[in-house]
Amino acid sequence: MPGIHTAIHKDRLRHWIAPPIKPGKYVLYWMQQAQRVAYNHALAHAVEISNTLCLPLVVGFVLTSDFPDANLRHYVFMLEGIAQTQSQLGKLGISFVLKVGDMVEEVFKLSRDAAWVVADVGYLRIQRQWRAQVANALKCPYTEVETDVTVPVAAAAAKEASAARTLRPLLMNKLGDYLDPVVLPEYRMRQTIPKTPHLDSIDPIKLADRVVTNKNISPVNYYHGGPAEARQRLKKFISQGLAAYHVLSRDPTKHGQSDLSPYLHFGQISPVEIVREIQATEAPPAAKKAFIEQMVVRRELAVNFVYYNPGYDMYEQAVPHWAQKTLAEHIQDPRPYIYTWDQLEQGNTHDPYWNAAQMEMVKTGKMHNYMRMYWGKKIMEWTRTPQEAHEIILALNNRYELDGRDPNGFTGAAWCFGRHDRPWQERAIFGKVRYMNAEGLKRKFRINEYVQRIQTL
DNA sequence: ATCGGCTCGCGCAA
DNA sequence: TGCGCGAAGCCGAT
Repeated sequence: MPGIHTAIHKDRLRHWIAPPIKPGKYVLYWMQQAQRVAYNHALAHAVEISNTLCLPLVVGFVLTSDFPDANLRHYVFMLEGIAQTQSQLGKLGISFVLKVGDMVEEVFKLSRDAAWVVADVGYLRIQRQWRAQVANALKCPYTEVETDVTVPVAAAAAKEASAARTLRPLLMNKLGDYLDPVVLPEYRMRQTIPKTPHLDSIDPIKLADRVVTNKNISPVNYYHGGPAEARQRLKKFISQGLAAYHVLSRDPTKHGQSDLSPYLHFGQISPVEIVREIQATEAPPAAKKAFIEQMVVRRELAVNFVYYNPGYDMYEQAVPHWAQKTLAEHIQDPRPYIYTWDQLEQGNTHDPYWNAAQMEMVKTGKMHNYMRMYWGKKIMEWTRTPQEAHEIILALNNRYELDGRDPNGFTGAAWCFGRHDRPWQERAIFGKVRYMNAEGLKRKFRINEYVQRIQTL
């Protein structure tokens, strides 16, 4: 960008509206996806612009009451993080403004006297619509900064990847180019702010209770939101879990995962920071490789999917053609078990492993990754049509998982129906789509220990 | 316990 | 145009 010296990789920047710079009173960073201070390329770029223009920086965050499928559980987790981020920004002398209302309208109001607006990047439909509407309404320069992936999605691949194997080499070859540390520049305008708007510190529970429409799903005790919690979990994972990650992470009876996905979902920790921390350890190469496979390859395959497939949440577009065909051919197959939404939601099926997985999600806000595959495959087997199963999987996932409504969730649901996978031996109901059964759980794990652990929650 | 086959489409080499 | 190869699993043969 002419005139703005930046340390941010150009592939992370998208300039919607170029200068000439409009006269204005401040630079606005519209914080939406990357709800953190540390390793936030968008915030760092906003500080660079603010320093260059000699204008103060304002960070604006808009709380909408009706984010699709979000409920009290998600809002409380998110606001626990926002409270920390607000306090961290305050210590840096950066103004933070929280607004409640319609996203586009409030961002537009916040940007009225802005000389420049910076935003982070989100990949879901609603996030892209918000940004497009804001960009159309603005009269000042508008720059988006891609900070919640390691490799920017368009730089990784120019089209939808058919499977992990096509994206993996692209990501791994480029990963090193995008792992520079993100150093927040010294904010030069802090003393020139006439008076820092003194916002009361946020009480996540009270604020969520006041704002949120959908209160029927209660917050969880097992995960609390915030960049500080995220960093603690990362440190603990590195010291206790990483060395055996490649051995234990797939076993639902073990505690072998990093449990960082809720924090990544709300942008409370940066994937770049995580990868740097992991690479800096002395853990066995196989452990690091297995973690990078999840953290970078699988996660950014999901970003690639929702970015390039506009129907990522719709059966007809999310599920590959060969799979739709084979599933349709088996639509009349007898189904030994058919469950209703209520039976599934309550974890009330004949299958104790499935019920345990459902209860893990309901109670803790996070189901073990391996069980997510099994859980989805079984819903497909136990409902009348794959379309209905796909809807139920997404609805339950989005309602109960703290990392619901994430690219990973939409991709995981589509994977159950063959996306990013290949055909297998044809069988009833599933056709050529990959099958999973309880025998596999028993063969691989002491799965009863998982059931017992969930029962004690 | 371990191994190959299952089955289709992608992507590279000719 | 042809062909090698994947891939977060299952199943049957050894």
